Amino acid sequence: MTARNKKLTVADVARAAKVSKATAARVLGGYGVTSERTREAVLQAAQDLGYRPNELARSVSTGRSGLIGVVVGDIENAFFARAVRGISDTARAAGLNVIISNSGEDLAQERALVSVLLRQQVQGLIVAPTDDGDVAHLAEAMASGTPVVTIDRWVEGLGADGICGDDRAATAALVAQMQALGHRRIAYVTAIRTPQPRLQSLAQVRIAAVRERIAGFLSAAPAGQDWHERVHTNATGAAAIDAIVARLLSETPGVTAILASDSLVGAEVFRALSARGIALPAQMSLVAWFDADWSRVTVPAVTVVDQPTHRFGALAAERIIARIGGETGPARHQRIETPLIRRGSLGPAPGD
Amino acid sequence: MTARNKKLTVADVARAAKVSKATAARVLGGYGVTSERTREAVLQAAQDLGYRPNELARSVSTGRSGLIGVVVGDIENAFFARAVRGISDTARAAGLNVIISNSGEDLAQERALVSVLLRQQVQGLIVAPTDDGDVAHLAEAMASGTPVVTIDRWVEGLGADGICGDDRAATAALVAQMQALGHRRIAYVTAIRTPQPRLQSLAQVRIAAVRERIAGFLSAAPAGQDWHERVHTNATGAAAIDAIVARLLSETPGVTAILASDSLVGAEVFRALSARGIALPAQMSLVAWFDADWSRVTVPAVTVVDQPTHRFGALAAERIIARIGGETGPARHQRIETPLIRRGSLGPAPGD
DNA sequence: ACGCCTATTGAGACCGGTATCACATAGTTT
DNA sequence: AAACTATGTGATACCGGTCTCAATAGGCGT
Repeated sequence: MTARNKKLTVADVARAAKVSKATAARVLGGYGVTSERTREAVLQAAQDLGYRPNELARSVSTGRSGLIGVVVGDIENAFFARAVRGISDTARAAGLNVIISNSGEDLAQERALVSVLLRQQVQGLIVAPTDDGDVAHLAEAMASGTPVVTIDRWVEGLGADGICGDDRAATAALVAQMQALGHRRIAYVTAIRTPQPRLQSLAQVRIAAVRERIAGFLSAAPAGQDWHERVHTNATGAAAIDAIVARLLSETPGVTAILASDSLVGAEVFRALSARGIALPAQMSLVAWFDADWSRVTVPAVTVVDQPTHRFGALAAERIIARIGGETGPARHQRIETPLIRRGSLGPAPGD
Repeated sequence: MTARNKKLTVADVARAAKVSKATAARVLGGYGVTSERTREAVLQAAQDLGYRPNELARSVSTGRSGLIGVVVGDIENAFFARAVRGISDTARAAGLNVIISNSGEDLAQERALVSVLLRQQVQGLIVAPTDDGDVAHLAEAMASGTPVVTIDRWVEGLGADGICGDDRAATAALVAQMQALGHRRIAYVTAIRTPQPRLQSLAQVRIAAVRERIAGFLSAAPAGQDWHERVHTNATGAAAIDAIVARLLSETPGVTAILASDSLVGAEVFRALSARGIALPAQMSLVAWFDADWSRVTVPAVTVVDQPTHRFGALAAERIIARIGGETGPARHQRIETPLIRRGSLGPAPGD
């Protein structure tokens, strides 16, 4: 019980219990066999001294750190926060600790973080890769024996398991549903950065999930139409999004519905629309990705594509645990359904 | 460059560079002196083999893990997510890694997590203690030489630095301001769990920050009045909050303003009010703690007590870094201003 | 009482690094 | 030329655990 200022070791406990270091270690480490008598003596001594095992030393000795590394775009974003929660709930239950880091959706940063985590001897990595065209660092991790699971974003050919939404199909279905409601001009707004304010080519989108969504969006275009110019990029921050909304509203014929590629964009679009007095859904429909807190509070509430990211996280953790446990076999691509949660912001197109 | 499947050690690099293990370690560890020639040879060999230092082994050898542990109520809560972001931004910049864990505001869980983190040899702990009356585990950590910083919640007598809001004063000032707007009956709604639906005694509130806020609230009561019964507890989940709002609305004379003790409560209160068609601020004023995303999106936008938790986090990390660096001296209690962000939801009391 | 088997224990190598110390080599000093 | 001093390097103990292996002790059959 007594808290000592010096770090206690098995040797100290052994001395106090009058047994050898090996025996004390067996009791304290929970391996090997000991008699009940010595077991109790050692535990008592450990208790009295306030012994606390050094997990690091144990790790270096066993080669198992009990750590998994997580790299997400931004924990502050509820999307990732919920996923991280899912990961750590599941990991913790399996006795694994989690080191979390933010890439800020920056490739160089992501590379650096992966490197740091590998040096920390993480036994597995869960990553939301910011650029699925450049995953050499992840491939290297896998090659050196550290399993990788991608979350939210599937990377073809990497060989890592992936837990993702069914982005392309869900988006295509969503757009079809909107078309059935009479929407002919739908805009897609995303934070993806491009030189121009509109998307030139799908290849500009390096985040797999967003590219899949946009691909689904583009695929819903009627024969002969090209919807690339309906994809508005660089939607980062209130000012930029305000400008995009202003631009959309001034188009002729007008846009009747907006898809917001994530919940941050969605919130700002909603704000810009209500600031301009646009009535939802009478004048404009809005659908956003991710069921963030704010989308249920607004009037009207906002229709969202529900991404159950806590589940994403839990499943990603399960995958990494399985791989750490030695599971082999081809990379598994788990697509999680992202159902539409229909709320007031989606209605028939005006005049339809 | 070549990724090997076996773990490489300094000994492997040494062999390849044809120097002793000691010399290779000097170069790779960046300590001691070596000639430029051997230095380059070693680095070249390390590069060729794809050597990656084992940070764990280094830690056990140096006694410095480069890890700090964080225990918060719930990372999924934007309040903590932002704080965690502040912590990791600052820690990372100082070369420290961060292990994050969720207590779920459960004391037993918090104790268990602190124990796990100490075993992981974290060099410091940043904790939002869930019960400031029972911090023996934190005291023990400090006694054994691991500095502790509390975040959001100050614990008197623990001896740990604390980064907190100026909860009591800010609340008292806020209530005074509301009284000046004519509000005579103000309700306080909190998720704190108590046997009764109203607060019996301040001592029931074990989370320091909330207790301070409620203390500020109670202190604003006019002489002779006791506001304990105006503090509604157990506001966890939509149903409970709906019931509380229903109860508030049926009181005579009616409540004219509500204080929501955190942003989750605030969002649900807002929802319950708009579901009942209560006009803000004409019929009811609302103020919530924390400037969450949703509070800027609603109509009217919600007045909030702005808790700059990213700064809380950054400052907490700075404190822990200073303590790790050997700073001594008495515990510092840093009170961060939590200014009111005045938005549409706060107006004069009806009929005032 | 003797031999065999098994339960328990201790000695010591090892994990992958750091850090101390002694020694060798080369360059200065007198 | 002998003595002296940097400078660079290797040998080796050590960090706090795990784990293998051999030695000891007690129990049981005959």
